[in-house]
Amino acid sequence: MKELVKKKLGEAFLECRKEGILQSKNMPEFAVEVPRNRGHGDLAANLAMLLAKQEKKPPKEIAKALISRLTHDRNIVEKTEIAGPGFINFYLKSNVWHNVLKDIEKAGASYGASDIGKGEKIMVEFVSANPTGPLHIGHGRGAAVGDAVANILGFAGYSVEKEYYINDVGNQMQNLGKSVYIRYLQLLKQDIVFPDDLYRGDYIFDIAKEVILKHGKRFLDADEDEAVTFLTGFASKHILNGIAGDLEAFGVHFENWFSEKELFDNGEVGESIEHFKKKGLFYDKDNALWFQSTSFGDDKDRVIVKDNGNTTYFASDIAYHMNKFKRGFKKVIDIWGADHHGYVPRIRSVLKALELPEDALHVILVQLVSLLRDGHPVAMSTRSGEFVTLKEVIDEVGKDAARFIFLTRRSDAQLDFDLGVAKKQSDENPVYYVQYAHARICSIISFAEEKGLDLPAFSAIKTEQLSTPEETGLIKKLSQFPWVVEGSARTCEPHRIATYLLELVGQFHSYYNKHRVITDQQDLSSARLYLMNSIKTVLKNGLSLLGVSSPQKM
RNA sequence: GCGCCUGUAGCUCAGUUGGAUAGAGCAACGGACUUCUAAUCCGUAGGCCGGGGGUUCGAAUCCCUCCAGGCGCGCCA
Repeated sequence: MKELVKKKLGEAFLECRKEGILQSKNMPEFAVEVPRNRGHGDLAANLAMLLAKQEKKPPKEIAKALISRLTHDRNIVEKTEIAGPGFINFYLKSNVWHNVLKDIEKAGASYGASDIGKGEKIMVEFVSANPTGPLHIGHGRGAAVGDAVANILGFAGYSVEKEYYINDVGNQMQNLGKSVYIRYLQLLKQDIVFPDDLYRGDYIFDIAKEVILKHGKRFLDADEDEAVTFLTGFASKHILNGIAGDLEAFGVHFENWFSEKELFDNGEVGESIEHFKKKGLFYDKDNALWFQSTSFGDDKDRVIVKDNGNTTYFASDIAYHMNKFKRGFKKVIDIWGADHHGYVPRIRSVLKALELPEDALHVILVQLVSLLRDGHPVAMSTRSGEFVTLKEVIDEVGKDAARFIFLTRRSDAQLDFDLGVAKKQSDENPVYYVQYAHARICSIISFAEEKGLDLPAFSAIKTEQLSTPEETGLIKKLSQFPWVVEGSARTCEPHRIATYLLELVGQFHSYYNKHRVITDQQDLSSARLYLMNSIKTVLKNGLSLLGVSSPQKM
C-alpha cells in the first residue's frame, strides 16, 4: 500500500515537472508513513516539504500541485488532504483495509513473513559462555535476544543458523580443572587450602562428587597435571551439558555447538595466522607476533602470539570468524555482553583486513542485567559462587515471563530484573496482558462454537459489518504487523515486536469491553468472530517470534 | 585521560532510521462484573524529552559542548 502511494506520488512529481511547475531534477527520497495521529488519515507523505527548499516555494503550494496531478484509484483512495506544514494525507477506502483480513487468512502462521533475506545464509552466534559455571541471568538476556533475533530473521526470509561458541581452551579452563581437582582431594579428606583465584561455586563440589562416583580414588595418586587435564575435560563436558539443558528449558535450541579447541586441533588457527602473515599484516615485536589492527580502525595493535609462544584469545577469534565466512555465511551476527564492547573495533578490523563488506558483521551488545528482589539488589558474586542461576530464575518466574521482560526493552539499555515483579501474575507483568488476550479470543471462539457459530472463512463474512472506529483501528493495526517484523529484522531489534503486541492487545481489550462479539445478529457476530481470529493469528505469530507461548486458557 | 552505552511522567520503558498536539504500562485517585475470562476496561492527574548551544520549513531523534550513571581501555578470556 505504501509502495503504491509512493509510486503514484512519484508520477505526480514527474507530471508537475513536465508541465514546468516544478524544476527539481531529482525527486528526493521521501517517506510514506502511517501517521501517529488518527486524525491525519491513513498514510502521510512528506514529499512537498522536502521539495520546498529547492523549489523555493511554500510546501503547501507544492502539495496542492502534486495532488491535482495525482491519479488515484477511487476504489482505493477515499480522499486526500494537505495538512500541517505540508503533509499530503491519504484516506483509504475501508475495503482496502478489509483485504488485510483476507491476507491474514491466506498466510496464517506465516502472516508477517517476508523475503527480504532472499534465503541468504546468516549466522546468529550468542550466549557462548565459557563452560566454567552455570548460566546466570545476564546470559539469559543474551539467549532471549539471540533466539528472538534468529526467529525474526528466519521469518524475514534469511536462512538462519544459531551457534554457540565454546571457549574450551585457555587459562580459565585450566582453573576449572584445578578447582575440581582440589575439591576432589578435599572430599577425599585431604587437608588442602582452596586458592582464591579458583571457582568456588557449589557446583564444583557436585562435579567432584560425580568424579568420585565414576572414577573413585584413582586421581589421588595420579600425576597432578594429568589429573587436572582429565578433570578439565570432565568438568567442561558436565557443565556444558547443564548449560544446554538450561537453554532448552528456556526454549533456546542451537543448531551448532562450535568448539574453540577444534579450531586448534584441525589447524585452522595456524592457517589463519599464516594467511595474515602472507598478506603482511602481522609483524614481530618484543618476542611476540602482532596484528596491525590500527590500519583497520582499531586504536591499538593487538598481540596474536604471546612471547611464551601461546596464542591469544583474539587469535582464535580471527580463525573463528574466518571459519564462519568460509562456511558460506554472508552475514554474521555476534551477540555479546556489553562489557565486551571494547572488542568490537578489534574484530571489525579483522573483517576489514579480510576485505569483507562492513555489514557482513553485526554486533549486538546486550547490556548488563541487575537482579533485584522486590526493589532490593540481589548480591551477585561469581568469585564466591553466590549467584542466582538462569535455571533458578526460569523455575521461579517462568520462561515466558522472563523472556518477555528481556524482549520488551532495547538490548542496549541496562535492565533491572525484579524477581518479585516478574513472578507476580498481575498487571505489573505485561506478558500476561498479551497472553490473556490470546486466551480470551480462544474462549470467545469456543463460546461461539457452543452457540453453533463456527469460525467463518473470509469469503463468508460481510466485511461491511466491521464498521466501528475500533474495528477499523484494529484492522489497521493488524496490517502493520508485516512492516513491524521487517523493521525488527532490519535493525535486529526484537523489542519492536513486543511493543507492537502490547499496543495491539491494548486495542483488543478495549474493544472487547466496548463491543460484544457474539450478538444476536448472525452476520455481525460472524464478521466480528472472524476479526477476533485474525487478531489471534497475529498474536500467536508475534509471540512465537519472541519464543513466548500462546495459551488457550489462563 | 580516551572510547562505547544510557539519561523521556513518581517508577519501568516505547517513540516507526528528522515529521503534525511526545505515548503506553505500573503506582495514585474516581468509576465499570445477573451479559463471550475483571490477569480486563473507562476516566482524572502527572513532562523545560539531563543542561546549554547549533544544523532547518520542522529536533526526543542529527552535530558540538557540559553534567550524571554504567561499562570498557591486558602478551585475561
